[in-house]
Amino acid sequence: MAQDQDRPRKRRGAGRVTLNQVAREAGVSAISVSRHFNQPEQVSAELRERIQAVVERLGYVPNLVAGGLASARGRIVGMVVPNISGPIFANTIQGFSDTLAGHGYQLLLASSYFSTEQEESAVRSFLGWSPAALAVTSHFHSEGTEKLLADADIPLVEVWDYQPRRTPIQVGFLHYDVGVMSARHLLDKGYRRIAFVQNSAAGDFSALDRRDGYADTLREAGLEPWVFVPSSDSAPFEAGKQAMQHLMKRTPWPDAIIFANDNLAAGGLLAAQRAGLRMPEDCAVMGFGDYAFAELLLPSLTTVRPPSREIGEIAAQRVLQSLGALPAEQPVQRLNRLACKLVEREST
Amino acid sequence: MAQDQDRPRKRRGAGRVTLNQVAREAGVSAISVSRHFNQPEQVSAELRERIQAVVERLGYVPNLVAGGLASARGRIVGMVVPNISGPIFANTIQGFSDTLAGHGYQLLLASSYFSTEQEESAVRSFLGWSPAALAVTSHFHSEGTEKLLADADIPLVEVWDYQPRRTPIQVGFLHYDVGVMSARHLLDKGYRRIAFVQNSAAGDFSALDRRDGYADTLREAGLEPWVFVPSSDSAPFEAGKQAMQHLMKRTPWPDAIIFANDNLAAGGLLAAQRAGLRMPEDCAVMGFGDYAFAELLLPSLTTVRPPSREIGEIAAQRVLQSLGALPAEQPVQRLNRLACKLVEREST
DNA sequence: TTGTATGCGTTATCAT
DNA sequence: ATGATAACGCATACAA
Repeated sequence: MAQDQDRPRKRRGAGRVTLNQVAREAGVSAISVSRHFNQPEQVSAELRERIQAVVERLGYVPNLVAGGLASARGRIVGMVVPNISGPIFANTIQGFSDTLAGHGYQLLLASSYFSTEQEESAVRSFLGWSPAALAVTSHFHSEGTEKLLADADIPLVEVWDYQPRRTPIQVGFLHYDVGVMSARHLLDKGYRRIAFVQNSAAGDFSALDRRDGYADTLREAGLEPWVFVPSSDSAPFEAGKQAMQHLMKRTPWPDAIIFANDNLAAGGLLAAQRAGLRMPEDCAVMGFGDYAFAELLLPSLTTVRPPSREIGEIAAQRVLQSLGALPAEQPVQRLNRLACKLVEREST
Repeated sequence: MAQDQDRPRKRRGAGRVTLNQVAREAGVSAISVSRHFNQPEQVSAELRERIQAVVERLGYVPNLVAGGLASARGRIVGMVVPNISGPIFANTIQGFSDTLAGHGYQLLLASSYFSTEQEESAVRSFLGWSPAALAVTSHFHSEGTEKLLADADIPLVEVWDYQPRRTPIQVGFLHYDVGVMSARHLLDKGYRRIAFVQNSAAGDFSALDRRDGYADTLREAGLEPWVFVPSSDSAPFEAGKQAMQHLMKRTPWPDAIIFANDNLAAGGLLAAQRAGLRMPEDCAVMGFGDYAFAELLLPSLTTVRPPSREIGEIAAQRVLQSLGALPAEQPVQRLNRLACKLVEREST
């Protein structure tokens, strides 16, 4: 007890100001200082003022680690995405992070590079931090991940896809529908020999759903699907170029091509121009993603815009509702199917 | 003691498997299980095998929160950037995160939107997690932030800038030099009426350093700097367009323009083309950033490529070295000045 | 509205 | 190489 009156011995603690020191200085009990931060409405104005003064004078920063241990739930949320820097997920991360930060939650972030092992490893580490909730991308996980998540017993969100039959909260859209929408757009414009170019990145299963939507739509129209697969893991622009060169050598060549994403489409567009083709007269081109450059290309690129940022924001809202940090309408809405927008430009 | 033999009471703990349970099942002491994870070389092969079997059977996940509290340092590193989704910082975040993850550290991320208040708020929250280290962007901080960081007594990195006189580890480049490099490039090509277009985003102080480098270089060459400032906080493409329209009305108009970044440059390029100008014959254009679309524009855009990903990687390495998680050459290298690359394309 | 006693799950320290 | 014990700083449960 006598020792406790002194500055903490610097051997373990980093010598930081603690809640107890604040309490002593303010002449109140520790729990009152705790309440001052977590349930301020339960503390009288007078006490709060006294406490706040000491907090500022001492530069006290609450130790969230200790709080997390005591309460078994930290104000921290983990998110695993395939990558951070690509044009696809960045906005989702931003929306997720911003919405969380607005309510005092912090974001723990990791990327999987479309590898389920890396995802599992990230989820495992995250769980060690007792996160309040977890968000992962789509529904392709290893068994280990599924088990970890099932045992964790915290709110779980899957973003960028929409699988009503799965238990986690879903915030995304049906990639299959994007394929349908793209194919319909081209059919409506009168194109008939419509090809689809897959993604060169292995592991992008969502792109295969889009392909299936395209293929079914063509068959329904009495047309034969025509799928080109670039060599595995070639760089996006290159893969697009490769696809375009291959397809335009066929007789007859396609009169329209749907690329798995805008990067591939841009590569294809440039290759065609260098070969002296006029787009869209000689061949129409569509992408997916509405990356920043889509409107800057010549011709500007027709594409489908996913609700990237919105996905992140809504995912965060559902998390916050599950945690009671946000008013929830009855049970938290588990199925959140958002709309993609077809952005028609010059390339079709 | 008798209670402790049972499953933990579910009132507080989330009912997760604990280190003690593993220890009991394996017939060893708790500390041995702890060592199995943190200093495996200090545990005999026999014990490790026994422990590992139990860990897997029970699905034990170490509680990093408890560990963090006990050891006063969590394997977590905070990073604050102006934004996550922009083309600028995304690669730095990715490089930082990947390098850290490779050594068992997790990334806590927040964005400041160029606001020093938001940065301070993020730093404060991060510190509550006893991070092993912290990374912030450039050297423009509030006083509060400076104080928090100074008191924190953990490795601190400033990325995306290079200020030798500051105490934190610096990983970045001299924006002033980029301005010099850009201006020299244009002077060498024979351009003489060279204008500079500032960023429309307030708070981007680094862009002002680039402008200063440009201005000094022009003066040294006996030429007058010519700076255009777009209306504040207009969208990047719009700001570029606005600048181009304004500048090309002047007589004589500039024969070359340096834009504060590639977004502005793209907006300017498109506006000029719509006005029927031929680039670079009528006016050369340069940007900064080497965004993905730079090589896709027609004409493709000459620009300066910052070492974005490298900055993140080296920052992480310096952090890991400071923490002893990576072999360090003598004291950790505090000043890390990286090179930008001028990428010459068709627009100049 | 305020306070007291206790334990969260791990690691540092000291011992063997 | 392995173990016993005592923190780490806070929030829960209960009491006043």
